[in-house]
Amino acid sequence: MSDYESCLVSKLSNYMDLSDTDLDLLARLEAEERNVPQQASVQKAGDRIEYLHVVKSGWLFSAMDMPDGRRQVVSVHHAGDILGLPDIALNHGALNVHSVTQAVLCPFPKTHLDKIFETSPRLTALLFAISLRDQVIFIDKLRAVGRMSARERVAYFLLDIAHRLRVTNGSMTDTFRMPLTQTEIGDATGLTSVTISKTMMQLQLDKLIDRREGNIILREEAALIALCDYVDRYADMDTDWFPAA
Amino acid sequence: MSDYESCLVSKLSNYMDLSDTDLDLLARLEAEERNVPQQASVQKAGDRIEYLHVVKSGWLFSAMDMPDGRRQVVSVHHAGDILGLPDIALNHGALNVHSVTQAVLCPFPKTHLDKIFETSPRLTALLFAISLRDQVIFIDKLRAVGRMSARERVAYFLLDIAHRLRVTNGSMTDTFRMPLTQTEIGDATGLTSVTISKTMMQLQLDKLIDRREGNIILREEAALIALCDYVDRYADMDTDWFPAA
DNA sequence: CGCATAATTGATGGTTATCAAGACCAGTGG
DNA sequence: CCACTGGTCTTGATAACCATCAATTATGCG
Repeated sequence: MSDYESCLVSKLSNYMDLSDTDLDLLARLEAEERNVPQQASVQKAGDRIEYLHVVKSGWLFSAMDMPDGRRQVVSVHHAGDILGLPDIALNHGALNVHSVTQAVLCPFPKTHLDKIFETSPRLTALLFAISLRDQVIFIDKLRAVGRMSARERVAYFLLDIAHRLRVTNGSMTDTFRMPLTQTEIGDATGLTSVTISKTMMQLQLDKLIDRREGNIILREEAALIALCDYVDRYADMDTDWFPAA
Repeated sequence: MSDYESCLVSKLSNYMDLSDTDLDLLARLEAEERNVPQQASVQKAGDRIEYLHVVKSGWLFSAMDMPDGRRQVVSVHHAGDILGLPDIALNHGALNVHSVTQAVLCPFPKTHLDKIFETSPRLTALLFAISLRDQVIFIDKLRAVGRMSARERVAYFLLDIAHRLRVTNGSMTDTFRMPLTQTEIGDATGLTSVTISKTMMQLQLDKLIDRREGNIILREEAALIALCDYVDRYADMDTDWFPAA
Protein backbone atom coordinates (compact mmCIF):
# COMPACT_ATOMS: atom_id res chain seq x y z
CA MET A 1 0.00 0.00 0.00
CA SER A 2 0.44 2.59 -1.73
CA ASP A 3 0.56 5.62 -3.85
CA TYR A 4 -2.91 5.16 -5.25
CA GLU A 5 -6.11 5.07 -3.26
CA SER A 6 -7.49 1.76 -2.14
CA CYS A 7 -10.78 0.79 -3.80
CA LEU A 8 -11.94 -0.84 -0.62
CA VAL A 9 -11.40 2.36 1.32
CA SER A 10 -13.03 4.41 -1.38
CA LYS A 11 -16.03 2.10 -1.46
CA LEU A 12 -16.41 1.98 2.31
CA SER A 13 -15.97 5.70 2.84
CA ASN A 14 -19.05 6.23 0.71
CA TYR A 15 -21.02 5.00 3.63
CA MET A 16 -19.18 6.13 6.76
CA ASP A 17 -16.27 8.30 7.89
CA LEU A 18 -13.34 6.03 8.60
CA SER A 19 -11.10 6.70 11.57
CA ASP A 20 -7.32 6.36 11.40
CA THR A 21 -7.62 3.07 13.23
CA ASP A 22 -10.12 1.87 10.67
CA LEU A 23 -7.80 2.88 7.85
CA ASP A 24 -4.98 0.92 9.45
CA LEU A 25 -7.18 -2.13 9.83
CA LEU A 26 -8.19 -1.93 6.20
CA ALA A 27 -4.65 -1.35 5.04
CA ARG A 28 -3.75 -4.75 6.50
CA LEU A 29 -6.29 -6.32 4.21
CA GLU A 30 -4.59 -4.91 1.18
CA ALA A 31 -0.99 -5.49 2.20
CA GLU A 32 -0.35 -8.19 -0.39
CA GLU A 33 -1.05 -8.22 -4.09
CA ARG A 34 -1.58 -11.01 -6.52
CA ASN A 35 -2.06 -10.91 -10.26
CA VAL A 36 -4.60 -13.17 -11.86
CA PRO A 37 -4.82 -13.80 -15.60
CA GLN A 38 -8.12 -13.70 -17.40
CA GLN A 39 -10.33 -16.80 -17.37
CA ALA A 40 -8.57 -18.27 -14.36
CA SER A 41 -9.94 -20.07 -11.36
CA VAL A 42 -9.34 -18.17 -8.12
CA GLN A 43 -11.12 -20.46 -5.73
CA LYS A 44 -12.87 -23.78 -6.08
CA ALA A 45 -16.01 -24.96 -4.33
CA GLY A 46 -15.07 -27.43 -1.61
CA ASP A 47 -11.72 -25.82 -0.88
CA ARG A 48 -11.06 -24.92 2.69
CA ILE A 49 -11.13 -21.14 2.87
CA GLU A 50 -8.12 -19.58 4.55
CA TYR A 51 -7.77 -16.41 2.55
CA LEU A 52 -10.22 -13.79 1.48
CA HIS A 53 -9.46 -11.37 -1.31
CA VAL A 54 -10.07 -7.72 -1.91
CA VAL A 55 -10.52 -6.98 -5.61
CA LYS A 56 -8.22 -4.20 -6.68
CA SER A 57 -9.03 -4.31 -10.37
CA GLY A 58 -10.66 -6.55 -12.94
CA TRP A 59 -13.92 -8.44 -13.33
CA LEU A 60 -14.60 -11.81 -11.72
CA PHE A 61 -17.66 -13.86 -10.92
CA SER A 62 -18.76 -16.41 -8.34
CA ALA A 63 -20.75 -19.41 -9.48
CA MET A 64 -22.28 -22.50 -8.05
CA ASP A 65 -21.96 -25.53 -10.29
CA MET A 66 -24.07 -28.64 -10.49
CA PRO A 67 -22.70 -32.14 -11.06
CA ASP A 68 -24.15 -32.31 -14.57
CA GLY A 69 -22.61 -29.03 -15.68
CA ARG A 70 -25.47 -26.64 -15.09
CA ARG A 71 -24.15 -23.47 -13.54
CA GLN A 72 -25.60 -20.52 -11.68
CA VAL A 73 -23.53 -17.35 -11.62
CA VAL A 74 -24.44 -15.69 -8.35
CA SER A 75 -22.46 -12.49 -8.42
CA VAL A 76 -20.16 -10.46 -10.56
CA HIS A 77 -17.28 -8.81 -8.73
CA HIS A 78 -15.56 -5.50 -9.35
CA ALA A 79 -12.92 -3.32 -7.72
CA GLY A 80 -13.57 -2.86 -4.00
CA ASP A 81 -15.44 -6.11 -3.46
CA ILE A 82 -14.38 -8.64 -0.86
CA LEU A 83 -14.30 -12.15 -2.32
CA GLY A 84 -15.17 -15.17 -0.28
CA LEU A 85 -17.11 -13.47 2.50
CA PRO A 86 -20.20 -15.67 2.25
CA ASP A 87 -17.98 -18.70 2.52
CA ILE A 88 -16.22 -17.84 5.75
CA ALA A 89 -19.10 -19.13 7.81
CA LEU A 90 -18.57 -22.57 6.33
CA ASN A 91 -15.74 -25.00 6.60
CA HIS A 92 -15.79 -25.55 2.88
CA GLY A 93 -16.43 -22.95 0.23
CA ALA A 94 -19.63 -23.28 -1.73
CA LEU A 95 -18.62 -21.14 -4.66
CA ASN A 96 -16.26 -21.20 -7.59
CA VAL A 97 -14.63 -17.85 -8.18
CA HIS A 98 -13.42 -17.25 -11.68
CA SER A 99 -11.74 -14.27 -13.30
CA VAL A 100 -13.20 -12.78 -16.45
CA THR A 101 -10.54 -10.19 -17.25
CA GLN A 102 -7.06 -9.87 -15.86
CA ALA A 103 -7.36 -8.92 -12.22
CA VAL A 104 -5.35 -7.79 -9.22
CA LEU A 105 -6.38 -9.26 -5.89
CA CYS A 106 -5.23 -8.62 -2.33
CA PRO A 107 -5.34 -11.86 -0.33
CA PHE A 108 -5.60 -11.73 3.44
CA PRO A 109 -6.14 -14.46 6.03
CA LYS A 110 -9.64 -14.59 7.38
CA THR A 111 -8.30 -14.22 10.92
CA HIS A 112 -7.59 -10.57 10.10
CA LEU A 113 -11.28 -10.02 10.53
CA ASP A 114 -10.85 -10.81 14.25
CA LYS A 115 -8.79 -7.76 14.77
CA ILE A 116 -11.51 -5.64 13.22
CA PHE A 117 -14.14 -7.22 15.44
CA GLU A 118 -12.05 -6.62 18.53
CA THR A 119 -10.86 -3.12 17.70
CA SER A 120 -13.53 -1.26 15.79
CA PRO A 121 -17.20 -1.94 16.49
CA ARG A 122 -18.04 0.74 14.00
CA LEU A 123 -16.09 -0.80 11.13
CA THR A 124 -17.52 -4.16 12.13
CA ALA A 125 -21.01 -2.73 11.86
CA LEU A 126 -20.21 -1.39 8.42
CA LEU A 127 -18.91 -4.73 7.18
CA PHE A 128 -21.97 -6.36 8.69
CA ALA A 129 -24.24 -3.84 7.00
CA ILE A 130 -22.58 -4.36 3.65
CA SER A 131 -22.94 -8.08 3.91
CA LEU A 132 -26.61 -7.67 4.80
CA ARG A 133 -27.02 -5.33 1.88
CA ASP A 134 -25.49 -8.00 -0.34
CA GLN A 135 -28.03 -10.38 1.10
CA VAL A 136 -30.83 -8.09 -0.04
CA ILE A 137 -29.26 -8.02 -3.48
CA PHE A 138 -29.32 -11.83 -3.56
CA ILE A 139 -32.98 -11.63 -2.62
CA ASP A 140 -33.57 -9.25 -5.51
CA LYS A 141 -31.84 -11.70 -7.81
CA LEU A 142 -33.93 -14.52 -6.45
CA ARG A 143 -37.06 -12.57 -7.30
CA ALA A 144 -35.72 -11.79 -10.77
CA VAL A 145 -34.88 -15.40 -11.55
CA GLY A 146 -37.96 -16.82 -9.84
CA ARG A 147 -40.65 -14.52 -11.12
CA MET A 148 -39.54 -12.51 -14.14
CA SER A 149 -39.63 -13.03 -17.90
CA ALA A 150 -36.43 -13.16 -19.91
CA ARG A 151 -36.78 -9.53 -20.94
CA GLU A 152 -37.26 -8.38 -17.36
CA ARG A 153 -34.36 -10.49 -16.12
CA VAL A 154 -31.94 -9.07 -18.65
CA ALA A 155 -33.05 -5.54 -17.78
CA TYR A 156 -32.51 -6.32 -14.12
CA PHE A 157 -29.09 -7.81 -14.77
CA LEU A 158 -27.86 -4.81 -16.76
CA LEU A 159 -29.19 -2.29 -14.24
CA ASP A 160 -27.57 -4.14 -11.37
CA ILE A 161 -24.18 -4.13 -13.07
CA ALA A 162 -24.48 -0.46 -13.98
CA HIS A 163 -25.47 0.64 -10.49
CA ARG A 164 -22.73 -1.44 -8.93
CA LEU A 165 -20.15 0.13 -11.22
CA ARG A 166 -21.32 3.61 -10.29
CA VAL A 167 -20.43 2.97 -6.64
CA THR A 168 -16.71 2.90 -7.36
CA ASN A 169 -16.82 5.05 -10.47
CA GLY A 170 -18.96 8.08 -9.82
CA SER A 171 -18.26 9.54 -13.22
CA MET A 172 -19.80 6.61 -15.08
CA THR A 173 -22.80 7.60 -17.13
CA ASP A 174 -24.93 5.16 -19.09
CA THR A 175 -22.16 3.32 -20.90
CA PHE A 176 -20.04 0.50 -19.58
CA ARG A 177 -17.91 -2.35 -20.78
CA MET A 178 -19.40 -5.83 -20.70
CA PRO A 179 -16.67 -8.48 -20.69
CA LEU A 180 -19.03 -11.34 -19.84
CA THR A 181 -20.07 -13.67 -22.62
CA GLN A 182 -23.74 -14.24 -23.31
CA THR A 183 -23.36 -17.73 -21.91
CA GLU A 184 -22.17 -16.24 -18.63
CA ILE A 185 -24.99 -13.69 -18.61
CA GLY A 186 -27.35 -16.59 -19.20
CA ASP A 187 -25.87 -18.45 -16.25
CA ALA A 188 -26.39 -15.35 -14.13
CA THR A 189 -30.02 -14.90 -15.14
CA GLY A 190 -31.12 -18.52 -15.34
CA LEU A 191 -31.44 -18.38 -19.13
CA THR A 192 -29.50 -19.72 -22.10
CA SER A 193 -27.03 -17.86 -24.26
CA VAL A 194 -29.48 -18.07 -27.15
CA THR A 195 -32.21 -16.36 -25.17
CA ILE A 196 -29.75 -13.68 -24.04
CA SER A 197 -28.83 -13.00 -27.65
CA LYS A 198 -32.45 -12.75 -28.78
CA THR A 199 -33.55 -10.72 -25.78
CA MET A 200 -30.72 -8.23 -26.01
CA MET A 201 -31.34 -7.87 -29.71
CA GLN A 202 -34.96 -7.12 -28.96
CA LEU A 203 -34.07 -4.57 -26.27
CA GLN A 204 -31.79 -2.95 -28.81
CA LEU A 205 -34.46 -2.87 -31.52
CA ASP A 206 -36.80 -1.33 -28.98
CA LYS A 207 -34.12 1.31 -28.35
CA LEU A 208 -33.88 0.59 -24.63
CA ILE A 209 -30.22 -0.31 -24.89
CA ASP A 210 -27.43 -0.09 -27.42
CA ARG A 211 -24.29 -2.10 -27.97
CA ARG A 212 -21.05 -0.89 -29.51
CA GLU A 213 -17.51 -2.27 -29.31
CA GLY A 214 -18.14 -4.45 -26.31
CA ASN A 215 -19.95 -1.67 -24.46
CA ILE A 216 -23.50 -1.60 -23.24
CA ILE A 217 -25.38 1.70 -23.40
CA LEU A 218 -28.52 2.12 -21.36
CA ARG A 219 -30.53 4.35 -23.68
CA GLU A 220 -33.72 4.43 -21.64
CA GLU A 221 -32.70 3.70 -18.10
CA ALA A 222 -36.01 4.86 -16.64
CA ALA A 223 -37.90 2.49 -18.91
CA LEU A 224 -35.61 -0.37 -17.94
CA ILE A 225 -36.14 0.42 -14.26
CA ALA A 226 -39.90 0.40 -14.71
CA LEU A 227 -39.70 -2.81 -16.71
CA CYS A 228 -38.26 -4.86 -13.87
CA ASP A 229 -39.24 -2.76 -10.85
CA TYR A 230 -35.58 -2.15 -10.10
CA VAL A 231 -34.50 -0.70 -6.75
CA ASP A 232 -30.95 0.54 -6.27
CA ARG A 233 -29.75 -1.13 -3.09
CA TYR A 234 -26.31 0.43 -3.39
CA ALA A 235 -27.60 3.93 -2.62
CA ASP A 236 -30.03 3.50 0.26
CA MET A 237 -27.88 2.43 3.22
CA ASP A 238 -28.77 3.17 6.81
CA THR A 239 -25.78 3.81 9.05
CA ASP A 240 -27.59 5.60 11.88
CA TRP A 241 -27.79 2.57 14.11
CA PHE A 242 -24.01 2.03 14.09
CA PRO A 243 -22.15 2.27 17.40
CA ALA A 244 -20.64 5.71 18.05
CA ALA A 245 -17.11 6.40 16.85
CA MET B 1 -36.56 -14.13 30.82
CA SER B 2 -38.04 -16.91 31.85
CA ASP B 3 -38.95 -20.38 32.89
CA TYR B 4 -38.54 -21.91 29.49
CA GLU B 5 -35.40 -21.83 27.40
CA SER B 6 -35.01 -19.22 24.72
CA CYS B 7 -35.01 -20.59 21.17
CA LEU B 8 -32.49 -18.03 20.10
CA VAL B 9 -30.09 -19.11 22.82
CA SER B 10 -30.67 -22.73 22.02
CA LYS B 11 -30.07 -22.13 18.32
CA LEU B 12 -26.93 -20.05 18.89
CA SER B 13 -25.42 -22.34 21.47
CA ASN B 14 -25.37 -25.05 18.82
CA TYR B 15 -22.51 -23.18 17.29
CA MET B 16 -20.56 -21.62 20.15
CA ASP B 17 -20.35 -21.56 23.95
CA LEU B 18 -22.06 -18.42 25.15
CA SER B 19 -20.59 -16.44 28.04
CA ASP B 20 -22.76 -14.94 30.77
CA THR B 21 -22.33 -11.55 29.12
CA ASP B 22 -23.53 -13.01 25.86
CA LEU B 23 -26.55 -14.53 27.55
CA ASP B 24 -27.41 -11.15 29.06
CA LEU B 25 -27.09 -9.45 25.72
CA LEU B 26 -29.38 -12.02 24.12
CA ALA B 27 -31.88 -11.84 26.96
CA ARG B 28 -32.38 -8.17 26.12
CA LEU B 29 -33.47 -9.19 22.64
CA GLU B 30 -36.21 -11.36 24.05
CA ALA B 31 -37.40 -9.05 26.82
CA GLU B 32 -40.75 -8.28 25.16
CA GLU B 33 -43.33 -10.59 23.68
CA ARG B 34 -45.97 -10.06 21.07
CA ASN B 35 -48.65 -12.41 19.85
CA VAL B 36 -49.44 -12.52 16.18
CA PRO B 37 -52.51 -14.24 14.72
CA GLN B 38 -52.27 -16.52 11.72
CA GLN B 39 -52.24 -14.96 8.24
CA ALA B 40 -51.26 -11.54 9.55
CA SER B 41 -48.83 -9.01 8.20
CA VAL B 42 -45.89 -8.40 10.55
CA GLN B 43 -43.93 -5.98 8.45
CA LYS B 44 -44.51 -4.30 5.11
CA ALA B 45 -41.97 -3.54 2.41
CA GLY B 46 -41.18 0.16 2.43
CA ASP B 47 -41.70 0.56 6.17
CA ARG B 48 -38.89 2.14 8.06
CA ILE B 49 -37.36 -0.61 10.18
CA GLU B 50 -36.99 0.24 13.85
CA TYR B 51 -37.62 -3.13 15.42
CA LEU B 52 -36.31 -6.56 14.68
CA HIS B 53 -38.05 -9.67 15.97
CA VAL B 54 -36.91 -12.95 17.39
CA VAL B 55 -39.34 -15.75 16.53
CA LYS B 56 -40.35 -17.61 19.66
CA SER B 57 -42.90 -19.90 18.03
CA GLY B 58 -44.92 -20.24 14.85
CA TRP B 59 -44.26 -20.19 11.12
CA LEU B 60 -43.83 -17.02 9.09
CA PHE B 61 -42.40 -16.13 5.72
CA SER B 62 -40.72 -13.16 4.06
CA ALA B 63 -41.68 -12.27 0.53
CA MET B 64 -40.88 -9.69 -2.08
CA ASP B 65 -43.89 -8.59 -4.08
CA MET B 66 -44.09 -7.13 -7.54
CA PRO B 67 -46.46 -4.35 -8.57
CA ASP B 68 -48.57 -6.71 -10.69
CA GLY B 69 -49.06 -9.24 -7.89
CA ARG B 70 -46.31 -11.71 -8.66
CA ARG B 71 -44.61 -12.73 -5.47
CA GLN B 72 -41.35 -14.38 -4.46
CA VAL B 73 -41.23 -16.01 -1.05
CA VAL B 74 -37.60 -15.72 -0.01
CA SER B 75 -37.51 -17.45 3.33
CA VAL B 76 -39.65 -19.36 5.75
CA HIS B 77 -39.08 -18.53 9.41
CA HIS B 78 -39.24 -20.73 12.48
CA ALA B 79 -38.51 -20.50 16.19
CA GLY B 80 -35.07 -19.00 16.86
CA ASP B 81 -34.87 -16.93 13.67
CA ILE B 82 -34.25 -13.21 13.74
CA LEU B 83 -36.68 -11.37 11.46
CA GLY B 84 -35.71 -8.27 9.57
CA LEU B 85 -31.94 -8.68 9.70
CA PRO B 86 -31.37 -8.28 5.96
CA ASP B 87 -33.35 -5.06 6.07
CA ILE B 88 -31.37 -3.26 8.74
CA ALA B 89 -28.76 -2.16 6.28
CA LEU B 90 -31.42 -0.24 4.38
CA ASN B 91 -33.51 2.73 5.32
CA HIS B 92 -36.61 1.02 4.04
CA GLY B 93 -37.45 -2.63 4.34
CA ALA B 94 -37.49 -4.63 1.15
CA LEU B 95 -39.56 -7.52 2.42
CA ASN B 96 -43.08 -8.28 3.53
CA VAL B 97 -43.17 -10.53 6.55
CA HIS B 98 -46.34 -12.53 6.96
CA SER B 99 -47.40 -15.05 9.57
CA VAL B 100 -48.61 -18.45 8.47
CA THR B 101 -49.66 -19.90 11.82
CA GLN B 102 -50.21 -18.12 15.10
CA ALA B 103 -46.85 -16.88 16.32
CA VAL B 104 -45.07 -15.33 19.27
CA LEU B 105 -42.44 -12.72 18.45
CA CYS B 106 -39.98 -10.79 20.59
CA PRO B 107 -39.51 -7.29 19.19
CA PHE B 108 -36.35 -5.36 19.98
CA PRO B 109 -35.01 -2.06 18.66
CA LYS B 110 -32.23 -2.44 16.16
CA THR B 111 -29.98 -0.24 18.28
CA HIS B 112 -29.69 -3.15 20.71
CA LEU B 113 -27.29 -4.64 18.22
CA ASP B 114 -24.85 -1.81 19.03
CA LYS B 115 -24.40 -3.07 22.50
CA ILE B 116 -23.51 -6.47 21.16
CA PHE B 117 -21.00 -4.98 18.74
CA GLU B 118 -19.38 -2.96 21.50
CA THR B 119 -19.39 -5.60 24.20
CA SER B 120 -18.89 -9.01 22.67
CA PRO B 121 -16.74 -9.41 19.57
CA ARG B 122 -17.33 -13.11 19.81
CA LEU B 123 -21.11 -12.90 19.75
CA THR B 124 -20.81 -10.32 16.99
CA ALA B 125 -18.77 -12.78 14.99
CA LEU B 126 -21.41 -15.44 15.52
CA LEU B 127 -24.22 -13.18 14.33
CA PHE B 128 -22.07 -12.22 11.39
CA ALA B 129 -21.36 -15.85 10.61
CA ILE B 130 -25.03 -16.76 10.79
CA SER B 131 -25.97 -13.97 8.49
CA LEU B 132 -23.28 -15.08 6.04
CA ARG B 133 -24.56 -18.63 6.31
CA ASP B 134 -28.03 -17.32 5.45
CA GLN B 135 -26.46 -15.65 2.47
CA VAL B 136 -25.15 -18.99 1.28
CA ILE B 137 -28.63 -20.40 1.71
CA PHE B 138 -30.00 -17.64 -0.51
CA ILE B 139 -27.36 -18.56 -3.05
CA ASP B 140 -28.50 -22.17 -2.88
CA LYS B 141 -32.06 -21.02 -3.48
CA LEU B 142 -30.93 -18.90 -6.38
CA ARG B 143 -29.34 -21.93 -7.95
CA ALA B 144 -32.47 -23.99 -7.33
CA VAL B 145 -34.79 -21.45 -8.89
CA GLY B 146 -32.39 -20.52 -11.68
CA ARG B 147 -31.25 -23.90 -12.83
CA MET B 148 -33.45 -26.72 -11.57
CA SER B 149 -36.57 -28.47 -12.89
CA ALA B 150 -39.82 -28.35 -10.95
CA ARG B 151 -39.16 -31.77 -9.44
CA GLU B 152 -35.69 -30.78 -8.26
CA ARG B 153 -36.91 -27.49 -6.85
CA VAL B 154 -39.63 -29.12 -4.79
CA ALA B 155 -37.15 -31.66 -3.44
CA TYR B 156 -34.80 -28.84 -2.53
CA PHE B 157 -37.57 -26.87 -0.85
CA LEU B 158 -38.67 -29.79 1.31
CA LEU B 159 -35.14 -30.72 2.31
CA ASP B 160 -34.33 -27.16 3.26
CA ILE B 161 -37.38 -26.93 5.52
CA ALA B 162 -36.64 -30.28 7.12
CA HIS B 163 -33.00 -29.50 7.83
CA ARG B 164 -33.89 -26.08 9.22
CA LEU B 165 -36.43 -27.63 11.56
CA ARG B 166 -33.88 -30.12 12.82
CA VAL B 167 -31.65 -27.29 14.07
CA THR B 168 -34.11 -26.32 16.79
CA ASN B 169 -35.77 -29.71 17.14
CA GLY B 170 -33.11 -32.40 17.31
CA SER B 171 -35.63 -35.14 17.84
CA MET B 172 -37.34 -34.54 14.51
CA THR B 173 -37.12 -37.49 12.17
CA ASP B 174 -38.47 -37.53 8.64
CA THR B 175 -41.95 -36.18 9.33
CA PHE B 176 -42.96 -32.58 9.76
CA ARG B 177 -45.99 -30.36 9.52
CA MET B 178 -46.42 -28.25 6.41
CA PRO B 179 -48.71 -25.30 7.09
CA LEU B 180 -47.86 -23.53 3.83
CA THR B 181 -50.36 -23.72 0.98
CA GLN B 182 -49.25 -24.95 -2.40
CA THR B 183 -49.57 -21.42 -3.71
CA GLU B 184 -47.05 -20.29 -1.11
CA ILE B 185 -44.73 -23.17 -1.91
CA GLY B 186 -45.04 -22.17 -5.54
CA ASP B 187 -44.09 -18.60 -4.67
CA ALA B 188 -41.07 -19.92 -2.80
CA THR B 189 -39.88 -22.11 -5.66
CA GLY B 190 -40.75 -19.89 -8.61
CA LEU B 191 -43.52 -22.25 -9.75
CA THR B 192 -47.32 -22.19 -9.73
CA SER B 193 -49.62 -23.94 -7.29
CA VAL B 194 -50.75 -26.26 -10.09
CA THR B 195 -47.19 -27.37 -10.77
CA ILE B 196 -46.61 -27.90 -7.04
CA SER B 197 -49.68 -30.11 -6.86
CA LYS B 198 -48.67 -32.20 -9.84
CA THR B 199 -45.03 -32.43 -8.81
CA MET B 200 -45.76 -33.45 -5.22
CA MET B 201 -48.23 -36.01 -6.44
CA GLN B 202 -45.55 -37.42 -8.68
CA LEU B 203 -42.98 -37.51 -5.86
CA GLN B 204 -45.56 -39.33 -3.80
CA LEU B 205 -46.32 -41.86 -6.54
CA ASP B 206 -42.58 -42.43 -6.87
CA LYS B 207 -42.53 -43.09 -3.12
CA LEU B 208 -39.96 -40.40 -2.39
CA ILE B 209 -42.33 -38.55 -0.07
CA ASP B 210 -45.65 -39.16 1.61
CA ARG B 211 -48.39 -36.84 2.80
CA ARG B 212 -50.79 -37.47 5.66
CA GLU B 213 -52.91 -35.10 7.72
CA GLY B 214 -51.00 -32.00 6.78
CA ASN B 215 -47.64 -33.68 7.37
CA ILE B 216 -44.85 -34.28 4.92
CA ILE B 217 -42.87 -37.49 5.26
CA LEU B 218 -39.52 -37.79 3.53
CA ARG B 219 -39.57 -41.46 2.61
CA GLU B 220 -36.33 -41.52 0.66
CA GLU B 221 -34.30 -38.64 1.96
CA ALA B 222 -31.07 -39.84 0.35
CA ALA B 223 -32.74 -40.02 -3.04
CA LEU B 224 -34.14 -36.52 -2.61
CA ILE B 225 -30.70 -35.24 -1.65
CA ALA B 226 -29.18 -36.82 -4.73
CA LEU B 227 -31.98 -35.46 -6.88
CA CYS B 228 -31.19 -31.81 -6.19
CA ASP B 229 -27.57 -32.04 -5.02
CA TYR B 230 -28.61 -30.78 -1.60
CA VAL B 231 -26.00 -29.58 0.91
CA ASP B 232 -26.96 -28.98 4.51
CA ARG B 233 -25.64 -25.52 5.32
CA TYR B 234 -27.04 -25.63 8.83
CA ALA B 235 -24.54 -28.25 9.97
CA ASP B 236 -21.20 -27.19 8.53
CA MET B 237 -20.32 -23.96 10.35
CA ASP B 238 -16.76 -22.82 10.96
CA THR B 239 -16.25 -20.97 14.22
CA ASP B 240 -12.48 -21.36 14.50
CA TRP B 241 -11.71 -17.91 13.20
CA PHE B 242 -13.81 -16.17 15.86
CA PRO B 243 -12.03 -13.82 18.28
CA ALA B 244 -11.06 -15.47 21.57
CA ALA B 245 -13.53 -15.41 24.44
C1' DC C 1 -4.67 -15.09 -42.80
C1' DG C 2 -6.69 -18.83 -40.40
C1' DC C 3 -8.47 -20.65 -36.40
C1' DA C 4 -11.28 -20.72 -32.28
C1' DT C 5 -14.73 -18.65 -29.83
C1' DA C 6 -18.82 -15.90 -29.51
C1' DA C 7 -23.08 -14.07 -31.39
C1' DT C 8 -27.00 -14.37 -34.34
C1' DT C 9 -30.91 -16.50 -36.37
C1' DG C 10 -34.49 -19.91 -37.55
C1' DA C 11 -36.89 -24.38 -36.74
C1' DT C 12 -38.65 -27.45 -33.42
C1' DG C 13 -39.81 -29.35 -28.90
C1' DG C 14 -40.50 -29.60 -23.88
C1' DT C 15 -41.58 -27.83 -19.50
C1' DT C 16 -44.34 -25.17 -17.07
C1' DA C 17 -48.08 -21.51 -17.05
C1' DT C 18 -52.72 -20.68 -17.70
C1' DC C 19 -57.46 -21.80 -17.71
C1' DA C 20 -61.20 -24.29 -16.02
C1' DA C 21 -63.89 -27.75 -13.77
C1' DG C 22 -64.55 -30.80 -10.09
C1' DA C 23 -63.30 -32.92 -5.44
C1' DC C 24 -62.35 -32.34 -0.82
C1' DC C 25 -62.52 -30.12 3.63
C1' DA C 26 -63.58 -27.17 7.58
C1' DG C 27 -66.38 -23.94 9.35
C1' DT C 28 -71.03 -21.64 9.53
C1' DG C 29 -75.67 -21.04 10.00
C1' DG C 30 -80.34 -22.54 8.94
C1' DC D 1 -78.31 -32.65 10.74
C1' DC D 2 -77.37 -30.81 6.51
C1' DA D 3 -77.01 -27.46 2.93
C1' DC D 4 -73.97 -23.54 2.08
C1' DT D 5 -69.61 -21.24 1.59
C1' DG D 6 -64.86 -20.24 0.84
C1' DG D 7 -60.61 -22.06 0.43
C1' DT D 8 -57.34 -25.55 -1.08
C1' DC D 9 -56.05 -29.30 -3.87
C1' DT D 10 -56.43 -32.18 -7.94
C1' DT D 11 -56.73 -33.05 -12.73
C1' DG D 12 -57.07 -32.38 -17.71
C1' DA D 13 -56.79 -29.37 -21.95
C1' DT D 14 -54.39 -25.82 -24.17
C1' DA D 15 -50.94 -22.26 -24.84
C1' DA D 16 -46.75 -19.57 -24.07
C1' DC D 17 -42.17 -19.12 -23.26
C1' DC D 18 -37.87 -20.59 -23.34
C1' DA D 19 -34.56 -24.58 -24.31
C1' DT D 20 -32.47 -27.15 -27.60
C1' DC D 21 -30.50 -28.02 -31.98
C1' DA D 22 -28.18 -26.51 -35.90
C1' DA D 23 -26.32 -23.53 -39.37
C1' DT D 24 -24.29 -19.08 -40.41
C1' DT D 25 -21.99 -14.89 -39.48
C1' DA D 26 -19.06 -12.00 -36.68
C1' DT D 27 -15.17 -11.16 -33.72
C1' DG D 28 -10.79 -11.58 -31.84
C1' DC D 29 -6.23 -13.50 -31.49
C1' DG D 30 -1.81 -15.85 -32.71
